[in-house]
Amino acid sequence: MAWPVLFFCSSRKSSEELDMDKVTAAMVLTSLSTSPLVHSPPVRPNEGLNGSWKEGGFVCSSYSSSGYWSWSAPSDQSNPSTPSPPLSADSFKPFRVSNLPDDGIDEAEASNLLFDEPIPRKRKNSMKVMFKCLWKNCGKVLSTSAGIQKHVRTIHLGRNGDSDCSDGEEDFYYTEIRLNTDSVADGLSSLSPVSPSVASPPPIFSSQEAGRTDSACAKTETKPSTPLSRSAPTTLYLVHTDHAYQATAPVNIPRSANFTPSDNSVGISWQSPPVAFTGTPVSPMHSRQMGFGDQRQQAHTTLSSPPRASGGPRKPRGEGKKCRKVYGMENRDMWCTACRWKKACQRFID
DNA sequence: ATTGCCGGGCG
DNA sequence: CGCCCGGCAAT
Repeated sequence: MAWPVLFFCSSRKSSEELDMDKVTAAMVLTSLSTSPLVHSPPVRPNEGLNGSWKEGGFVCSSYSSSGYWSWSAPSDQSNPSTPSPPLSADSFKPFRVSNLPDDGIDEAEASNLLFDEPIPRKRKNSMKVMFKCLWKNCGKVLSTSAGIQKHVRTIHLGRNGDSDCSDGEEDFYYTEIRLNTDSVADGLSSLSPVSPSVASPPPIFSSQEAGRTDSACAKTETKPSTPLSRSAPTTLYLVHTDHAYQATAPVNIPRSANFTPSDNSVGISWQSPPVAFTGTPVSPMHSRQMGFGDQRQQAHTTLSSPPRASGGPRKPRGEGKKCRKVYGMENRDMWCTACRWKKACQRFID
């Protein structure tokens, strides 16, 4: 049960980068999760931890031992995940697909081909109306309301894909966006999935009504929307907000105000403390902030049976920068003596 | 693989 | 003691 929480929180990190590659990302995402059952995480948890920020456009590549960081742009724009071709969808029977004129249909619609939506011919005018899925971390954009409805229904609400009928619930989870000309990216970036109003559930009752009048099928059963599906996004949003809150603050920012790229970890700081979730009574950072004496005691109280018969609990491994890190091997003579002697650093004490 | 540093050795 | 390093543990 903790999983959804973790999963969503961690995946949130990608929301920024998504801006850039959103279209492709969304595509991949959707194609990955075509199976209604598996809502596989779009982003692996922890990815941000070791991650180089490929998607973002820059890779923080190397920290030379001489002490500076170099940044390099990823030469390959290729998406990490292979743009999986037109879906391996087996659960959907491609009926009615045939009569689609395939020409100017852009990528975002490729997946749409799978669904039977008769895509209204795109007008080459300046205005283009797209429909964007508001589901957290999805951001899929389709060109038809029906398409987006279907998307929401199948992917997010877990409804069965082949029923054309919508009970209207999908409407809450997508919105309509207008684009000037063909700059899809523009429209997307202006509408970031993590809207400033984070705390609020998906913006309901927005402009979508225009789009969904059609529904060839009368809403037979005005299903009292399943409590689950109805509540799902809301909870997610809440959770996410919560988490962001508690995470932003206490993360390990070394007392030294030194800027270091690693400490900064670009706003993804929340994922660092596994502590908050493991239920470990003492977080590492707390222990680091105590004097050593206290620390020892703490460790004692924490572990009822310290497995160490010999010696003390090895010091929690100071996490600040140490002479070695700072000056580098080649400047060894600038290290503090302790460091030179491979003892606990005295200059950068934790 | 790298890094922090304990334990211990040598002069 | 000052100095150094083997080797372990954490990362």
